Amino acid sequence: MNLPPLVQAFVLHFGEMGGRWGINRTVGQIYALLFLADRPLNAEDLCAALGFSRSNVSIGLKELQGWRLVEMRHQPGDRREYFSTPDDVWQIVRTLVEERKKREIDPTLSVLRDLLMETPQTPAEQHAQQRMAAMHDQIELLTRWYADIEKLETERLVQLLSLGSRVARVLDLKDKLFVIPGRAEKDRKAS
Amino acid sequence: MNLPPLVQAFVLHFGEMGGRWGINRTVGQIYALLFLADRPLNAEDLCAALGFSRSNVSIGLKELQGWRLVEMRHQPGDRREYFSTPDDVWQIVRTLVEERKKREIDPTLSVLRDLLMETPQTPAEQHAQQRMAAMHDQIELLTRWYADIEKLETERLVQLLSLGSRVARVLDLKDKLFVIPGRAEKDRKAS
DNA sequence: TCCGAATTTCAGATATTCCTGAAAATAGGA
DNA sequence: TCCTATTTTCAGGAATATCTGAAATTCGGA
Repeated sequence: MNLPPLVQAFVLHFGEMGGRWGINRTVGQIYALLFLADRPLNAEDLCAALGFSRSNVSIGLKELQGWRLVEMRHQPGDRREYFSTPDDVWQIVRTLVEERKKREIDPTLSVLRDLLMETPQTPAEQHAQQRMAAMHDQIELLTRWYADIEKLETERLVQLLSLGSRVARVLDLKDKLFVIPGRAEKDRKAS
Repeated sequence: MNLPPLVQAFVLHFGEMGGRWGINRTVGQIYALLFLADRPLNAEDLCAALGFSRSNVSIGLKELQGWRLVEMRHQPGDRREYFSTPDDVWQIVRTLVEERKKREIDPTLSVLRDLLMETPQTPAEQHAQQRMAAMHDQIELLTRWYADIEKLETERLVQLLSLGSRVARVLDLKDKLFVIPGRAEKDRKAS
């Protein structure tokens, strides 16, 4: 590996973290290098830069394409495939969340739905099903929330994130503006 | 494995998903069983129910304790250790997010901070550092947002999640109530 | 159509993770 | 203190994942 020190440090770190992130060292390093590169790279570039075999790089790139984390292009007059990551880091996060949801959450949601259709035969099963219902409802709420938030333009999203928990004050504001009789007092007690 | 059908299906699913979630089959199944159980279980219970060796269960429980996903208790007049998961699914999610952040994000944030202190020596390094800055700033924004949101009481959090992107209207509302001259018109155009 | 550069596939070598049974360590009660 | 039920550690076997080099395949251009 013969890379500028800054790049090398980042690439090595991503390689090490790969394991924790559910990708392997190769895939982590390839992604890191593409993320930092100021131009699209081809497979040969990656082999040379990272010291992996050609086949390893090929498989790694396939996996990254499976995650939709890299884009493939062709350069005019060059048959080789060139790869790059999106410039927009928010686009990257959106993709990452979608893919992780698809792989790590959706299958469980599907199983939960199936099992909640069953009729429990014993008190133990009944309790188990209640726990599943709690998990199911929570995942639904969280994924609905994300599906909704995800539609916002990036600029607006950043605004909202910057507000943090201060958005919660809106709830107070709303309560004060549109007072529901009999509810206001309860809320006041609670806070 | 001799469990009620509903419980068994859930446990097996968690075992299979374990790999994707960064835990292994054993750990996934142990967690699933504890989550569904209507009483704390001891290691022997888990061995019998899941068919794993005693040592495997011991290691699995240690790992789950490392994730702070299971609680250990003692029952009066019984020397054995009993394990359970919190009843509150929101507490579980909070723990999960904290731990994943600690393992999967914080180390990268730390590396990014270090590398952003360096002075780039070439145009390529300068570009790489800009990419790192973008990633750093985004992670900071997201983690700050979560650290802030995390403080909300669960009830309030659920309220906020239920609102979804409708909270964004607050930004409009705020703009309308507290008009910043020269800004209002720009916003109106944008929407 | 054919050529050859580029990519993919695949068998097998290497490394890592997972799991068990046996032995060692720990800790509550006599 | 000692006894023993319980937990933990650990060496090594089994299973899985990673990586390579060589062979097969693909595909754009002559």
